Amino acid sequence: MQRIQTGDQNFVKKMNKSIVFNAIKNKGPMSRSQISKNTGLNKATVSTMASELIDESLVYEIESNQSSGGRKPVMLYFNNHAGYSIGIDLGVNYILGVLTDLNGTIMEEISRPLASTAFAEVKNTLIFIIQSLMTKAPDSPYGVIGIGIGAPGNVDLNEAILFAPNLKWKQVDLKTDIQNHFHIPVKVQNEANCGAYCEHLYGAGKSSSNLIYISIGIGIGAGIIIQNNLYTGTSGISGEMGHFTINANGRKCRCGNHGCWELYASEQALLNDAKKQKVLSKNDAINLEKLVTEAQTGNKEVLQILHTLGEYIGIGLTNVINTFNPEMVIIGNRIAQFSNWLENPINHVLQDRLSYYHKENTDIKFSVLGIYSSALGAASIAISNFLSDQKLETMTF
Amino acid sequence: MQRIQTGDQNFVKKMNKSIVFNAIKNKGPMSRSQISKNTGLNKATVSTMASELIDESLVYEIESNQSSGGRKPVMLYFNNHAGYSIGIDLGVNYILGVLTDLNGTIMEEISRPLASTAFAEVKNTLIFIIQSLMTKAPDSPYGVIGIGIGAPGNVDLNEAILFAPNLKWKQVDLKTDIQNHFHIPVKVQNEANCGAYCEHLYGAGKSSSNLIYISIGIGIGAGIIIQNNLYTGTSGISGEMGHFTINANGRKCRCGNHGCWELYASEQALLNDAKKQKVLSKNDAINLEKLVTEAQTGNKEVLQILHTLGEYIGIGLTNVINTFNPEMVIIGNRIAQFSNWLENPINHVLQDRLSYYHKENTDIKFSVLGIYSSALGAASIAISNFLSDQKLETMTF
DNA sequence: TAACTTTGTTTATCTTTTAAACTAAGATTA
DNA sequence: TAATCTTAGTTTAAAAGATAAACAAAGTTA
Repeated sequence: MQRIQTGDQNFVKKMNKSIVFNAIKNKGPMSRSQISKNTGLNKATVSTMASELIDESLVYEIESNQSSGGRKPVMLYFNNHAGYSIGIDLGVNYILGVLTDLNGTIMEEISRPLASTAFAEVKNTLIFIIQSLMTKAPDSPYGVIGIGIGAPGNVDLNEAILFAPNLKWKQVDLKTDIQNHFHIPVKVQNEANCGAYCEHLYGAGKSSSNLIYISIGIGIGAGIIIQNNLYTGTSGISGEMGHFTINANGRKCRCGNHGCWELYASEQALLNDAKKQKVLSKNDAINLEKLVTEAQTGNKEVLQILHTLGEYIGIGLTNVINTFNPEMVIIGNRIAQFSNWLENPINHVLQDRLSYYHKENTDIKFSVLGIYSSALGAASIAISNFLSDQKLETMTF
Repeated sequence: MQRIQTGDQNFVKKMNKSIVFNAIKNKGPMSRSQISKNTGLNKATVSTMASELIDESLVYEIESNQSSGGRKPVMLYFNNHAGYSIGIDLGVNYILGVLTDLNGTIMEEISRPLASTAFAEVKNTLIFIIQSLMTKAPDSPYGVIGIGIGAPGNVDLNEAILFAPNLKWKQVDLKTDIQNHFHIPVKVQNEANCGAYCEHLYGAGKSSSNLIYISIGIGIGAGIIIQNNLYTGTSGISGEMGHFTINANGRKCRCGNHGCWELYASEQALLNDAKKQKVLSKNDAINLEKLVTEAQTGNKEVLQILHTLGEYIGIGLTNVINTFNPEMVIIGNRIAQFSNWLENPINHVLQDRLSYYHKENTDIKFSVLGIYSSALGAASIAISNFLSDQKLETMTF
């Protein structure tokens, strides 16, 4: 049976300590006096919390040399080197791992191609990457505080991978495996959720409390941030926006549905179109990099299929916006490298199809974190989990 | 500047008081001792809170006559007659008003047809209905604690009606008008949001913390309950699922978009189809009531168009489910009276088009509150607002 | 140098929770 | 019927923590 949180002195203290900590972390450096004025907490309370946080190595102090007409304040800094986090982007043909400090600054990165998606091979590569990153982590009070993994598939509430079509995995409990190997907390999340979390914390969506991150790769997935929290659905599998029906009588998708958005607006759709339209000379293999260079040199056929792709992306975005009325929609993953050519057709479609109020109030952005979205998001989920364990943050997913 | 909530003794007390109150309200009647065991609060704390709540007339006690081997417990009851709430369903050609107790039990109802949707006429009828209900409210400690209004249109964060197409209203601040007239708190919400809130509190979705209520009337709107809270979007206009594109190249909707769901799956779509197919003899006016009786007598053409309607509803529901992974989807408003004939085609489409995990985990239900959803939901929003003012509940919309 | 400012700590007070003791009241049993 | 056991609810004393006010520290300004 789950006990609810009741109000007692201990709870009050945890609450105020987390207020002080978050003030320092998010708006710091700040003096005790400033924190008191800013949060409404008494100076004495702030002092108590600050010295505890200093004892715990989560905060350190440096005397300021700027006086404003009285005693100089002592500035409190978040100790972003109190520990380190590891984030993994589990791609389909690669694994990217990053080591970050507690502010999400990338310290090291390792990438390895994946020859096969067989679980054993993936797991070995994964362990190798994590191991390498761990040895590169500098000495610190808390060491490596956790591992976050962004997976290309459905992740359930226990963080088992339910179904990852492109890896051909079903019911894989990667979390437990990795946790048993390294004996530190492991968080597994869907790749789009990682991206959303990342953009919300460090990227284009920093200022936004309701945002939708649309990850367009082989397929389309979405991460949903509602009131500053990641929403993952009742069983953890929300955000399957790639399987929006945008053509009720369209062709069948492997998911069972017909006319899914991702059949028209994904990387896969782009590659199929390119193949069908024979936009490249015969002996060129078609891949994204090639299409980028062709677009840059002004290949008309390529520009045409990008235009169509943008229109279809726009059609799906109207659905997203009408549904969520988000502050912001961020388009990420590999398709983001075509932003120059997609922006116009997307905006045209939105101008055409959205109601006045939505047009006025919704920002459409492309990811600014590029290929790091997923790995960095995974690392930051591990950080949130750590801070949540320290009762300094609340993580609700 | 908005002060954040810090932890102090007063906050702790409010918190524990609300825990005791909600235990009594939602799981009551309960004795002090049971509450203590259930919540983890000390018996002494429960006693303190209980006597305050009794002083405030929100709770009363009745001695039990059942002993379980010792002193008989005194049962604490929520005083659902401590005050009354008024809920309004602002239809397009009618206004329905209800007077409820604090448990959402309907005590009185008044309905009036609307000859025109001109603001002055609507306002007068509204005031008449509210006035009549107020005089019918029994004497009570808090009197009529507020008025909730469910409106058929977009409501912004200040609860002004931005746009109500079927009323032909734009930028109407009904809230302030009514509040100035009656001098008690007025809450205005979109009709689908009211329905969602109502189903969540009293109806089919009582047990569910993530649910989507789909209101199918002339158009289609949706109310979104996420983690037991109503989510209304950044500007208050989320849930416009009626304008989902389900046919990218479909015909134009008045919203600007093409192939919107509500063009295929609403009451309007049903009526249009019926007209086009000439399912009724020439001199019969086509309306919903007539179609219900025809369906009951087994009119094949009517059954056919209902089948098609159901399939289109199902297509939109796959979008909703893929997006939100809700525990439950509730279909409400006037279309719910066709549930007998819609259930099968909807389920067929979902079986066909949803992935295994969604099929297993999503409940599809029809509203059990029928024509009262919106008015009752509005009343309950007013109640939540009252309890929130008393610091006994938190309302986050 | 004196007066004023700003920062941060110490102290005494206040509120509230809680465990433990106690009162109340009924059931069971010898 | 009296003694014992159970359960419910209140009282009391102790402990925790926030806060205002007093105080100490360390600077600026005139």
